[in-house]
Amino acid sequence: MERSGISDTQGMEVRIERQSLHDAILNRLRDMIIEGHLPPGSRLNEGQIGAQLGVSRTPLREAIKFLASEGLVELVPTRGAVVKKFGAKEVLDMIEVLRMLEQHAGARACEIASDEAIAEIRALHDEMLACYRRQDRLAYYKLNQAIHTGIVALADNGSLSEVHARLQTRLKRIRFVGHEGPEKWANAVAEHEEMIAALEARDADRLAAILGKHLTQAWERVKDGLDA
Amino acid sequence: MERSGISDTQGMEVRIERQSLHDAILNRLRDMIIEGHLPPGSRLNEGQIGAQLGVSRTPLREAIKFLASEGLVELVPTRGAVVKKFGAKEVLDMIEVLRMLEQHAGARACEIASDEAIAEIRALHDEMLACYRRQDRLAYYKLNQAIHTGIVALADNGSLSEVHARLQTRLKRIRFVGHEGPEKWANAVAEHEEMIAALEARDADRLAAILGKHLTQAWERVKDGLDA
DNA sequence: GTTCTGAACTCTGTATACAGCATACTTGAT
DNA sequence: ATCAAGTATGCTGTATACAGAGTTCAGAAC
Repeated sequence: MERSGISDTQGMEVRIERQSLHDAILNRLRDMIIEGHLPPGSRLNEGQIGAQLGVSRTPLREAIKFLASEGLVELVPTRGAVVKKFGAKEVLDMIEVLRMLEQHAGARACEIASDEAIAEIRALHDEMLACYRRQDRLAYYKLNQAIHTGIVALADNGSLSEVHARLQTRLKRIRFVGHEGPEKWANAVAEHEEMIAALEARDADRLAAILGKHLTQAWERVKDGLDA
Repeated sequence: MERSGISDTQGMEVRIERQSLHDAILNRLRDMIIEGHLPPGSRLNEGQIGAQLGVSRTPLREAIKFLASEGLVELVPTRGAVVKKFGAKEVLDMIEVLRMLEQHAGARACEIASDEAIAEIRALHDEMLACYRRQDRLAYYKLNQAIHTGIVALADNGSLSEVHARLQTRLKRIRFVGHEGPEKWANAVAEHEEMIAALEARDADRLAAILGKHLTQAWERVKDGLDA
């Protein structure tokens, strides 16, 4: 893009700390995509991004390949990577799979989760409610994700959690845009309340129903603003 | 600069054709892992493999990162990549997810698949039967995979197909080892027969049942020979 | 004015070079 | 003989160099 990448304050210097550089770059890139800095369909300019992150093209390209396998970017033969663009059908498909996974996980969670583990989810939920009251959308959003991830984790199935996380990551960018109005937001909060209640009651059917409904609503919130 | 013609001690002549080198390396690596050339837990020596494939370390490393995101190898901080080792629980978890996906896909397929598409699956099945008769395990194995992939594809959900393929790939190596005896093999063939019948009858419940049973059997066939 | 062509520039794809860490090996002392 | 310490070696992680494909823009021809 023609945006002057390093324009901001002089200290735009990004210090990559001594965790794996690979992971650091990966997180940076994911953020850039999710937050819309790299809009869907745009090419990833290795030289520019590398300079911006203060690393050479080599580890950057490796991270990009990783993202490609994750499905966040697409590899185009002599043109490098472009940020993957999801059409309506694709998003709907992903949500359908997500529904399947969450419902299954929820049912399993009702069977095997410990009371303590459920209490932790409840704690996250309460925290999220606090964010809702003070209208802190970002924190709310993150806790929301954490709760869904947490419920899936209750099923104690690594593969299930992994697949769920992968799909959730792809949808993050979509959802990030979805700033629902006050009434819809309130609705989502109410759904969450019922979700936790069903979980605490270990009522698998009710939990599955509300999880399914919740995802349908999520779809309703984002489906406009997608092409095709 | 070296020519990419490689004569190797094992006679594994490798000639990379003019598709994307990236994809070519990827396929080679997957094969090496699935076929057990690179046993679980072993490190991937970039220098050696690169020489064997006739490519430098750069594109090879990129392919490895891709595989890491696919979950076939694991990245260990200063030790490179090691072939991922799946324990019994992990395999069981994957099979559980696979069951969920296939059953869902099967049900959906019964609703929306065209007669022609189902006929194509039937054709694959017949072909597989021929392989069974002449005891061609490898061809049987490949058609087997293709049939399951095909049934999932009938659901017309890209995300579902993708996730399924990913899990299937991971299990390939496990299943590759599983050389079941004649009676079990006959059993598996019978299950497939019933599977196709249920699909043609568009009997979602029966199809789900048999798909579930089939995967349970698959687990029975491979569960010994796994640690932990 | 339009279009074709070619040259310069940009960016990707691949190879090579280099530094740092980890492990194995050797050598010397107890 | 055992153990410790230093050294050598191998491999990974990162940067840089180079070649080729693609794109853009300008200039010439019509």
